Amino acid sequence: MSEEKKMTYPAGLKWTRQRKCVYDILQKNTEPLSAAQIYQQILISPEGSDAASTYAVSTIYRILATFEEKDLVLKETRPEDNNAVYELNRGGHTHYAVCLECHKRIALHDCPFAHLHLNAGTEDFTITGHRLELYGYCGECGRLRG
Amino acid sequence: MSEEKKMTYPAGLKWTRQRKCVYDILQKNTEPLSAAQIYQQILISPEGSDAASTYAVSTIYRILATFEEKDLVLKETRPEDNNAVYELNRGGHTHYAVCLECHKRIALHDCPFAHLHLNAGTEDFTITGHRLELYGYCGECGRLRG
DNA sequence: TTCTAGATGCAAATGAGTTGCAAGTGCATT
DNA sequence: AATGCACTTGCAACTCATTTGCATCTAGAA
Repeated sequence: MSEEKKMTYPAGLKWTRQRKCVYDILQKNTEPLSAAQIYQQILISPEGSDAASTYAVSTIYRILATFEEKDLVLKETRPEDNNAVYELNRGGHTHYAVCLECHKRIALHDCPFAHLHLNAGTEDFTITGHRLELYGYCGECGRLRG
Repeated sequence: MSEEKKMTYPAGLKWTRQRKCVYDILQKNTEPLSAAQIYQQILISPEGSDAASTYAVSTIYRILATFEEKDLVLKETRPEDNNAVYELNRGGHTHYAVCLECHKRIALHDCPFAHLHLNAGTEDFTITGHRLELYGYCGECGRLRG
């Protein structure tokens, strides 16, 4: 098995077993994960079930905070449930259409702002990023509602 | 003084002193407020300093939950600080430009989607609302950063 | 005025996230 | 390969927003 995946991580960060583990899990998952979900995945992963492998939840939080500070991961809070979720910063951004009924999240693969010029009102403001979510009903739930 | 402001509230809701108080505070404030902020404002308000007026924090939360359910208020969670804030549902929506440095929120008075046609990717999806926030640096903070 | 479903106050519980500290461990250096 | 130490981790106790159970109260219909 190819344990050798080269990954560029910032200098000054020790690449510990725990950090690698969290990083791998974030890499495997395309959906953003909560700290608790990451913790769960660690426990069932081959790495996690290693004999001497106990992981503290607080460690997960600290690792995620560190990663966020180094811009390795993006932290976001969802309006509908107020716990934070994390995903690998893969450059580029994705927006989601969120179903109000089943909470399914549909990724939008093109950003509506790609061709739109934005200016933030009257005051001067330098835009560096944005967050967009569409709310509504997905096909299935929409049909159920008639 | 004109205590007589007609307000349309949903049937089946008792218009209690506490609910009126929360409603008034939300009405006075243009910015979204956290439950704690609302609680503070109650304590210093003329209504709140009434002799027999003690308010429980849990009541605030319950009132806000009820209001949200009746679509009287909108609840939202800000990515930068992890407590929920509430604002009166005044119809129409506002977007914000959020400064990453000082966390100031600048309201955008026109919605970029007013003239934009949105379709949520390949799957069928009925859009009923959206949330947009721009991130960047306000004039002052931008200047400090050079 | 009376009655009652629904609302409130209180205090205790929950649950995500944080922190202090002692023990452990990458990794640069020898 | 062995050493040293600054950075990490595990643990347990803590914080703080929000929720809940229950006894009491009250708005609004009758």
